[in-house]
Amino acid sequence: MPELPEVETVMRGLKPVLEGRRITGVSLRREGLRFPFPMNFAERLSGRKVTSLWRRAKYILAGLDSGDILLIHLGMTGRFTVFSAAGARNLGEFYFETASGEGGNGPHDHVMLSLDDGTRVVYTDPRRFGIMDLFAETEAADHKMLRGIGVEPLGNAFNEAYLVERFRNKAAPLKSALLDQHIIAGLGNIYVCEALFRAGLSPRRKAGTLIRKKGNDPRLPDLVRHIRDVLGEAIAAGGSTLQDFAHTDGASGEFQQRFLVYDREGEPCSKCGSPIERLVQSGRSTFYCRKCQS
DNA sequence: AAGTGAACCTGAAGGC
DNA sequence: TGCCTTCAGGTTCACT
Repeated sequence: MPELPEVETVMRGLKPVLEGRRITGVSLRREGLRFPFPMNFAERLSGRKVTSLWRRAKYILAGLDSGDILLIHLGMTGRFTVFSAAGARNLGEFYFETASGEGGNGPHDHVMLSLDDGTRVVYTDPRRFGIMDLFAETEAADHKMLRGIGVEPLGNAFNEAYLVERFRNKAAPLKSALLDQHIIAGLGNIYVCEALFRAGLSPRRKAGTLIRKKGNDPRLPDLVRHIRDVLGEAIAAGGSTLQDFAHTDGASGEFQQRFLVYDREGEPCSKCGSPIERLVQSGRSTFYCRKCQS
């Protein structure tokens, strides 16, 4: 589920819950998720204060007063639920109000954190593709999952010049190149499809064909802009959902209703009316308009 | 070296 | 109702 906008939304929701709070208890319901939990995971978290929370790519990172960093990836189905005196609320794949009390008792509730204000934060992940790791701050730059990761698409380092550098001579299709976290960090299947549609670029086009000696493809700056726009709009939609916690579900709150191509196979293209098509690239579904994207 | 496909899991949805 | 197949927002690993 979670691409950059969803992870950002979850991180923003957790931030006021966790920052400045001390972890008073840790309960692990299994040995690990996609990977085993690190050595002495619960012990190293217990008693620590969370000093800051931020996002990098699709990772949520929590700085602790021990000098360690807690790294979290939501995989496909990871989500957090916060149980406080005010009631439960979910942050992540689904946003809904829950009536039940304590939480942490579901079959897929794998990690529970108790905080010094009585709040309980529960991590739920049916498919267990999520990741949690803990390592010293000084090792962050060399961490296997953070090293070599690409630019943040909403940051200044992501621009036309950067794509020129990374796409030159690249034989992979645009779809695959944009999904590559070592090039751009945080894009996923939905937003790549949406950005390519907005930019009028075929997902099958080889990335390197946008780069030419005499003038690059004029759609290259469009692609940069559309990637930024679609992510920004999705964050804005997720954020608005986060505020009232009353919505049902969604890729990022209500943004899914604004997909122009994703999961719309057979429906008429919003620009030209011809049917949206689906194809498989590197094992992932791609949705696009054959007529509008080239 | 770069690019593709299988593998990791569970659950939801659709066909029969 | 139930069984079976297919597919899912991600990443890593093993091959060509």
